Amino acid sequence: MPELPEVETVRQGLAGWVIGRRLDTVEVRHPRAIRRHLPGPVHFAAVLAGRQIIDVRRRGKYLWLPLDSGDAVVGHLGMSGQLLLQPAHAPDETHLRVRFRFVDGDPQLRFVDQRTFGGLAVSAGGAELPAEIAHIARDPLDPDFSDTAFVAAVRRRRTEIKRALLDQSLISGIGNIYADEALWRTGLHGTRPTDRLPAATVTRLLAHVRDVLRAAVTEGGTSFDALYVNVNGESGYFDRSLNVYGREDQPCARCGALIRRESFMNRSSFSCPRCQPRPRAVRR
DNA sequence: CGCAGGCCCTGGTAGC
DNA sequence: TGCTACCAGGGCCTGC
Repeated sequence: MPELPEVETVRQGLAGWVIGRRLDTVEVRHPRAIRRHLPGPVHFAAVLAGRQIIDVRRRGKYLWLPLDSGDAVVGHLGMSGQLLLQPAHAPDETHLRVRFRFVDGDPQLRFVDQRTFGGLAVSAGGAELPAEIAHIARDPLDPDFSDTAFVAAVRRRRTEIKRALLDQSLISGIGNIYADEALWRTGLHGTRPTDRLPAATVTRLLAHVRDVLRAAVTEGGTSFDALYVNVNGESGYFDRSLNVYGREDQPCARCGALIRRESFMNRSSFSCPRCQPRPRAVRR
């Protein structure tokens, strides 16, 4: 599942292949893939034809391609989205949703998405920062991310710490996998109330979030072919470096207790029962 | 306004 | 074998 490290890997992979190139025709193969582009597929293709891509940028799990027109193509990979660079003669993928051709020929850029949770849109005037993602917080790898503001904001919330980590308006880029990994590293159960966490604990958690994201970016960057910008969450480093996610009933790397799986927010959470004790019920 | 929960979507797999 | 049920889960939307 693409979270910040996977999206950053895609960003880096795309940068070397699309920056400076001029779009020719754009083909929308499935309207749901551009459902956030309210003017529709015909407008989407028309406003992009002939434009030059000048950068590839990212905030959290969002990517955008600033154009010479001042607009930008903004995209989210959802759960199964991929941006692939392919020669024109490569057969269409089963779930090909959008195709970008370039005036200089190969490779073309393809948006492929099995489950169509992801999507693309053109953001008018969005080259610097698309208005569509202005509500998304800076991510912890952003040099302008404010640690002190984050720690204060978390402690003002009245919710559970895992919910806060997944709230993209508070901190972006973290999904279910890296939330579980960072909580394990910190020794916190995901249901710990945010307003009862000491500032020093939130600070430690943030440091672990950064560490696990950075490590994953490093490993992700080496496991992908330059021409095939893969965001398949099952591949690459995932299996090797995760300590809790997907490891139900396997021993904790730190203490040997068997990793447990709990249902949380209608999805699975993995944690160590010894390193990450559940909070005692407290009267609030 | 802050927070919780439902919904969208489809391929793979477990179970009968 | 073939069918059904369930699971993966980020972000948007609604309701309290």
